[in-house]
Amino acid sequence: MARANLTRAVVTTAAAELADREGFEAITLSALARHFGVQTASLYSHVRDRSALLDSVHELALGELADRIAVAIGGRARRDALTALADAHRDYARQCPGRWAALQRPAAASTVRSDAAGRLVALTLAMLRGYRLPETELVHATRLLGATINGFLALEVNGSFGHREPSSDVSWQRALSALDTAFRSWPTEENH
Amino acid sequence: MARANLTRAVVTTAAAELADREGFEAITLSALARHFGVQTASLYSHVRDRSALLDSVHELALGELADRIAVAIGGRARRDALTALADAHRDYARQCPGRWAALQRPAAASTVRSDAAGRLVALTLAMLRGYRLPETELVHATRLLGATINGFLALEVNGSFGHREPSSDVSWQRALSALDTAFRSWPTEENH
DNA sequence: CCACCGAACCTAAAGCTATTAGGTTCGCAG
DNA sequence: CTGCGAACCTAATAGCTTTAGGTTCGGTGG
Repeated sequence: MARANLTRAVVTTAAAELADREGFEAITLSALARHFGVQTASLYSHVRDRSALLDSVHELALGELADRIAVAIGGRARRDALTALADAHRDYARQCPGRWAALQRPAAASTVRSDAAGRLVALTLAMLRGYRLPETELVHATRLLGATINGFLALEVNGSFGHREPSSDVSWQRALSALDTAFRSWPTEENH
Repeated sequence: MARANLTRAVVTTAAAELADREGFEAITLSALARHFGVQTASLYSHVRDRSALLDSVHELALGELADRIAVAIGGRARRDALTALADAHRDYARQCPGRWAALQRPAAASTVRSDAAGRLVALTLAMLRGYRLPETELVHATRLLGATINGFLALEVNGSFGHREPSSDVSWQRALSALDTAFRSWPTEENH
């Protein structure tokens, strides 16, 4: 049997594909070993343990998402940029549900310091700066944005909207409108 | 050894306590069996399988949350009621993190039809009706509300806010303000 | 009073999974 | 062409879920 010549990156990618195909919980060293035609224990040469592998998928997804967002918000501002950023998140969650699920677990310390995380934060801040919020409010706006987008997608992905009428697309539009309004009329520190 | 005289309810409660203490993933038939001084296989008399047990915890949590919300929003309206409902969610997530985590997984079909789920929906709608939205918009408002609350708490619980300054309490206030504004000035179907 | 019946519990076993320890082989640099 | 490191292997431990089938307890009807 020819050697598979695995690397950490190859294993991570395969794990991501497996997750997209069969769900995040399906990421298993056994399944990956089967996929590569290799013994399970061999994977430990490339990956510290299962948890570290999941962290790798997390970071991979973070980078891919940042790439998509960078493309999406280019040349846009305000509501257009907000919509582009949010839709990039939503498209990613739909097209790569397993990778997206990896983003829901707490980020590893190394991931927080990663290039991918930095880019995502920078892009989000760039979008928000179009709304000219007070500098001290940017962090609150970022948190609201992340909460709304991730919260909506989490409910949508796990079927809480139940494929029921009206379509969740309309709800999504309403959510984006609400965010746009919130950012446009953000309260100053005096008036609460 | 005296019999434990288990029931489905007793096992579910123990599972919930275990989850609050050691995390949702720690809900294990083995651990529960140890806790009751019983063989693992014996639990299968009371619970179809692990997945059904997690569904039971989900429904338990749903009922407890509905109880808290009912008390919290009594006699309040508009922003007061919104704040009470949201804070009830947040307090629950903090005091019972394991039970709250159980709510993040997709609801079982039987749970969707449960009394607890019905009460929670009714309470949420009652709160929203204070804002006098068009009837057809209630579902969108409900989705936005759920997305924002759950999304915020998910980020808060898994440490995405990093215990960093400024405190997430302020961000929470901003989020509630944004929701209140959104509900007060909800777009009609004409103006988008 | 007692036989019995169902619920509560048990033992045994199979089949996953992660993880560690230590040994083998391949390919390339010196 | 030697040797070294990376890639891979075998073997073993340990924990989890689930199924199959057997045992015992406590209350209920005869």
